[in-house]
Amino acid sequence: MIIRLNPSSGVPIYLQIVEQIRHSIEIGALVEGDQLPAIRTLAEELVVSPNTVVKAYDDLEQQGLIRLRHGAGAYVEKSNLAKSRLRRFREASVVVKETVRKLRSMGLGDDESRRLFEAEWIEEATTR
Amino acid sequence: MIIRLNPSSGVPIYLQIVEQIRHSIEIGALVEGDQLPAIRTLAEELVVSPNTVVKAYDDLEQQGLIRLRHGAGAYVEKSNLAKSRLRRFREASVVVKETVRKLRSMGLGDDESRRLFEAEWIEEATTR
DNA sequence: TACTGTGTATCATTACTGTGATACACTAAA
DNA sequence: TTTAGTGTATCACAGTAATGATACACAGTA
Repeated sequence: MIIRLNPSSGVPIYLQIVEQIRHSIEIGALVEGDQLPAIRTLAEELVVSPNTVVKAYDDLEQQGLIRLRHGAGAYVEKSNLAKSRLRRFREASVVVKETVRKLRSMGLGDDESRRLFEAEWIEEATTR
Repeated sequence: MIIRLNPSSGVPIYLQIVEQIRHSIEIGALVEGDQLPAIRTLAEELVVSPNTVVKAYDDLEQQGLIRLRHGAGAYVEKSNLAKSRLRRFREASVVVKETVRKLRSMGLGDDESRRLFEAEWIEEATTR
């Protein structure tokens, strides 16, 4: 389980954890039955308070993505995503990977790229 | 000045304002001398407290992007970005636009796409 | 049974975000 | 000079995020 926090993004830590685990499930890197890192373990890895990880896990359970078993650990629940959808996610991942590479070769930093995307989503949203 | 807030992103409102204005300057949509909306006006438009806009404007001034003139308004400062860089931003914008369109045609939502990008940036960061 | 690893619960504390209200100070134009 | 539009400065308040510490409860295994 590789999670990386971006302290400068302004996004709360617990949300970053939620989104990255959610993403791992969406692309099929985590499947039903997989055990997540123990709360204290992950907290230590990320150099973060255990309470913060608890909040993230609670959130994920609320979304029905994982299941917390008292004393036994946290486990990934059965995904309600169709296989075709998983496949599409992986295809999309390739597209994204290529775009990021291209942007970087153009000399753009991650923050600048991020703003470009955010702006584009806003554009589309207002146009639709 | 079109600013759109995303309440579900977890990013503080004042930061969203900062980033979107910064982006407008980066792509040349706002240039030196342009007047920004008045604090109260923008606050009203976004249905947000004036204090929040003040915080955003202060932040932008701190970054040297705008200049607050007491009683007279807020104005865009001279950009320290080379023209070639501005051009690259616009080229990049096209790339991004196309990618977003493609992702949407694949049936991905904005949140899902956002997670894909975030994940990709993290990948690259750990690989580099 | 005892031990270890795990989730659960609570508390106090600090910092940040955002609101709402109020008053003051400066600028530019009528 | 007056007025309307603007930035500046404070307060008090509520909600959330995050920390650090402590204790308890359950599960699985030796």
